[in-house]
Amino acid sequence: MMCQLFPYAERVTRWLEPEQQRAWRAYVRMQGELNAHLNRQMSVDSEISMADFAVLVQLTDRPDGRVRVLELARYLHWEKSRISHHVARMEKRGLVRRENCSSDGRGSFVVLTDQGRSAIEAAAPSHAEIVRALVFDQLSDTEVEALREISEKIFTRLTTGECASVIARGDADDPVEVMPEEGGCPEAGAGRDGVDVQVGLLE
Amino acid sequence: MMCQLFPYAERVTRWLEPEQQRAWRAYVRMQGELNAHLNRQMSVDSEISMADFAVLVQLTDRPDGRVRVLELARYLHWEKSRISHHVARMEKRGLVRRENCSSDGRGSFVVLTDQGRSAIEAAAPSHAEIVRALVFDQLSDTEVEALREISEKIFTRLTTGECASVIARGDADDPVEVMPEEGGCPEAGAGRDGVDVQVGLLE
DNA sequence: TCGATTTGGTTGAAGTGTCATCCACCCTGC
DNA sequence: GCAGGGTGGATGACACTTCAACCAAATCGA
Repeated sequence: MMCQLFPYAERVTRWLEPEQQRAWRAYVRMQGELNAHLNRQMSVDSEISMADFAVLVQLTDRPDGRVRVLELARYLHWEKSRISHHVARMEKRGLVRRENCSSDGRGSFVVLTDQGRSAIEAAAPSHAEIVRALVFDQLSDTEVEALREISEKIFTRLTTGECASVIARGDADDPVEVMPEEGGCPEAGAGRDGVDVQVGLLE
Repeated sequence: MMCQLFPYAERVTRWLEPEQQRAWRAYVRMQGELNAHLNRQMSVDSEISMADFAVLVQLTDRPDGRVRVLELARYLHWEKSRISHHVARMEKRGLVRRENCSSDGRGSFVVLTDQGRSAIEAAAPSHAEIVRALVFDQLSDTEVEALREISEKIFTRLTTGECASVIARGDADDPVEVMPEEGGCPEAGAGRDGVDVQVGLLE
């Protein structure tokens, strides 16, 4: 049942074991549904999307509420064109604004606006509630730990070696520092004025 | 830190515990990167996308290579308009074709074409290899089991009770049968002529 | 039998992500 | 000082997703 011949000549494909197959199906389904759910919830009871949220989180996490565009891309593991388009849309809605970088004529900053700040402040609490209700209320402590370890293992595999994608590398050459370990962002989780948006809650 | 009153006035948000926060960040990151990676891989070394793949898997899984449109939507947990648009694009590329349903004048079938069959046959092996390499080669047996259980718990939460979304319910009223348990599709995994595309490999 | 409702499915518009391309600026070597 | 390459970022085209509206066939109720 496990080995079979394949298209042409005698290529043998390594299919998944039944156990793996079941786990994979379960994971894929859950992940798709969870994403859809979080997106819907966010756009229903706030004025921003998950993507907006992710960007805003990064911004509120900086003391000065401003980031260089590509730095943002690297943190979020987004393509630079994605950031560019997305920031443009957010700018149109007044959530952020762009500013030129004086030290580097090519560069530009994405800057949090007041409106952006209130948008994320409004969105964060219910998002956190939902994540907790949908995910963590279902899991034991051991499972939470397992989830983290499994995720980290896979993520590591994805971002090291020949496998690391262009995006992961963010156009740069050095393997991006991927998990700003404890203290990576001082006061992690606590933004400016007591706003706690739980950095990285999403994407 | 844990107890709190509700809305406005002195609303205190139940943020995540540090451990949960870490797990969540890790999961979100992994999942985003993994999706991106699988999509890229699929579109690079085959002529179809992950979405196409998901549709084709369902089709190859039926003895006659045909499904009613909404049934497809329910299996994939997609919105009906998504299916409709997507099938239209796939039809344009010759991967499937539509046929009218004689027993129900409103209905229509999506039917696998030869070209569709060869497309998925060509795509499946390397997809399976990638999934195995990126995910399962990183995990112990216990972790695989944990992944499945965690996923199932969350998925169950997502698709039961008040939480079940319109999509999950697929416009119908009865809670869709969600995991065609063993034997749900006889000869599960083995398509027509010995084509084994590992049903449900994605989405 | 006929109107109201539900169901299966399509359509169009608007938001989003990806790819390829492009431009302006920086940096290096000569 | 300047030619060439690398980097930061924007842009346009295209594929994909969602939402809302729509339509026609089926079903239900009186």
